[in-house]
Amino acid sequence: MAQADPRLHVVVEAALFTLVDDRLCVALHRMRRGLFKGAMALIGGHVHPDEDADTRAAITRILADKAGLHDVFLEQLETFSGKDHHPQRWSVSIAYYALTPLDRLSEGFGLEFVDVDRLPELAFDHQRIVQAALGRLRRKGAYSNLPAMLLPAEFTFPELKAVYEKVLGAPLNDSAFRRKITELKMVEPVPEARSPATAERKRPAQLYRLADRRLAEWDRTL
Amino acid sequence: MAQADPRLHVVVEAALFTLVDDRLCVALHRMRRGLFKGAMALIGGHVHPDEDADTRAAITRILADKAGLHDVFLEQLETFSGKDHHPQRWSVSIAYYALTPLDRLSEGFGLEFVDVDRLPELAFDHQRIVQAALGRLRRKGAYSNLPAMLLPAEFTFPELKAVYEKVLGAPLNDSAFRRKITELKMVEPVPEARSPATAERKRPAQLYRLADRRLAEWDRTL
DNA sequence: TTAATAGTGTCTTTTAGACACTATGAC
DNA sequence: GTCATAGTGTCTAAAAGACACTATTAA
Repeated sequence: MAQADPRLHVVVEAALFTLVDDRLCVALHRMRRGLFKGAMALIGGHVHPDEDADTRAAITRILADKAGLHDVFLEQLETFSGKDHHPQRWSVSIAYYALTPLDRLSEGFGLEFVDVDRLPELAFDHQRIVQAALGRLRRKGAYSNLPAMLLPAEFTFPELKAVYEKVLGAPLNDSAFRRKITELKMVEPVPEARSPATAERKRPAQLYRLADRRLAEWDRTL
Repeated sequence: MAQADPRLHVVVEAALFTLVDDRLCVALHRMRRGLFKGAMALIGGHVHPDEDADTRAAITRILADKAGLHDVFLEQLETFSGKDHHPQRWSVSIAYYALTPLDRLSEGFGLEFVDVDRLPELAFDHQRIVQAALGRLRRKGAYSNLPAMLLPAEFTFPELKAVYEKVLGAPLNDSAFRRKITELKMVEPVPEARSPATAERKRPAQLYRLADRRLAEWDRTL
């Protein structure tokens, strides 16, 4: 049986997004060594063939190890490939994107959450990967419940609308939005008519949760 | 610098679709050796790091070598990975899908074009790849000019409608379809009001070509 | 002239947007 | 009570579907 080509390096990487104070942010860490020492980079690592069933399992393991995350929304984005910046080396990077509410993240993993509108130079081709992930998020967000993956399990209608506006980058009509979400049965009210633990909110609102925590897509835009 | 893991095999594969007598078909070849000897498989091969700039270049080279195709519509689909059927081996398969009109294909490459509704058992996980490619084609076909990539450069409106119906799997309303295509400026008439070299056609029709040969997407369904 | 498909016009239904209005709770 | 935001109702505009109708050409 043929040996694998030793010049081909296989890595998995994830653009992990969350909302910090209404800003869409991506998780980055600072490289401590190598060609890109000092630059910021996406979360990533190598596949462990005897431990990981597939690349999805590999990036799941890495997200747990490097960000402390479990059961996060995760979807394959695209595979980037070609000569990387190391001489004589050619790599295949299977990129994923992940969405999580801020309240599921914990400190101590050395990650920075950087506003996607204020990204510094990134290591490798991570700039490209982040842009591709943002494009996917914005496009798919228009006809799915994807933006809701950035919210905690329970949320109000105004919060849902705000996250859609953030992701889509455009204001939405309030009553049309409610109508659409309702018709699509995207959410269901939390039974005991809970109102939120208000902060600067002027008035409590009904809490909802996703009717189905999984990704749902529709054939029309919201 | 770390060596690449010798258990990881990297391959590129393509589900190449075309229309044969109004049936959507995928290009398959029969395996002549190996674990799946005798089974049918997608077009694919290995990456040549010193020859291929990236995996897209690799599959482009392979499509030229194994199907005689150049400048075909090609898009990355998804990467499939995990233990393949060989003991001790774990592979990463970067899958693409390609669309071509039949008239650009030539004989002599040992390919069979098999109706996607009558697929035999396939080698490896190629069944899964074909299904994923079909799903992509059908979904994306609903809001893009993707189905037109299956037609020759010049085509009539009825032909365009037929290929959309084939891809989407549902009949379309004639006047609404024309209206939509026209509004979107998807096509432009071929200047000298050419009518087609009729075969069993009862009446000639205006020829059109894509306004832009590249993939175009819209934010609403057709 | 007839058969058959190409292509148009128009009415109806559905969907989306605008926006005024009512409701509720903090203060 | 007032203010601010939550949430509803209703009118209008735009898009999609249905379908009858006209146009053109081969035979």
